[in-house]
Amino acid sequence: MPELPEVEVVCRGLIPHLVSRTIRSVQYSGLPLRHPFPVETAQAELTGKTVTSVSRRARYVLIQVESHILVCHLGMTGNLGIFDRNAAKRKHDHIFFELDNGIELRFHDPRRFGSIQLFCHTAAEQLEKTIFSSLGPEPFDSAFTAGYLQKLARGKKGAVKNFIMDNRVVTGIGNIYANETLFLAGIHPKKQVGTLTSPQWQRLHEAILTTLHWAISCGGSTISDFLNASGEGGYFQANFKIYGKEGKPCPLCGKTIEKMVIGGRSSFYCKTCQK
DNA sequence: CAAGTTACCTGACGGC
DNA sequence: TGCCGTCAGGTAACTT
Repeated sequence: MPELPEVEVVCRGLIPHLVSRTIRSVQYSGLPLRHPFPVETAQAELTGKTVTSVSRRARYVLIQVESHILVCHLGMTGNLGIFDRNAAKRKHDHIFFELDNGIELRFHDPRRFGSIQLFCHTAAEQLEKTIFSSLGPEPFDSAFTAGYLQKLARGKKGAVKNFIMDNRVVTGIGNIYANETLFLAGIHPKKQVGTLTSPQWQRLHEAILTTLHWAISCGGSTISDFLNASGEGGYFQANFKIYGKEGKPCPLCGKTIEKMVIGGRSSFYCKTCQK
């Protein structure tokens, strides 16, 4: 479900509900997630503690609770939502953080590809050395430039689409936004990444920033199940130009949009507008 | 080392 | 009505 815009939207939505609130209790369904959730440690370390900040790194939501930090990943279908503590528990609700004002942060994830891990904030470097160690720059970081991409791509033979979806190259671009940015930049998704020209890297870099900012401002994309922290969908999907549009006319030239599988993922493109 | 494939899981959907 | 195959926004451990 969540690429960078969706995670950013969730994160911004959580801030006013969580920051400065104290955790009263922690509960866990016990069903396995992508990584084990250390429920007993969480209960011992977080109960009675106050949330100090909520932020995002790559596709992780980081909830800092005094000396500890919850590292949340939404996987494909994960959701971090704010509920009244008396609201009925739903199937696939897995982790519950009861707060001091009667509301509850709930982690809901049907496919259980997501996870919540707990780190000691005083060992923040441990976080950098483990789960963040292989992450490339954030798209909005000044280190992320067209030149950076071109240099990193030199000599590589894979498809440009796989390259920009690689978290070691740049974080947060998944299948939807890879499709959309390549269309906006006029670049074929299967083009060998080492062969892009400087102008193409400039266009692609700009397309990535434009698309991600626009999607965030639309509250993300809701295809089937993405919801923000307040349970509302996004509407960037109304602005999709290429993703999921197989058989429809290209919005630029009118030719039929095609679909192919690249790296196991559905890829949509206009063979006239993307070279 | 780079690039391609598979597994992890549930649910929705189309075809029969 | 239900059974089956296919597909879905991500990631990492495999294999080639």
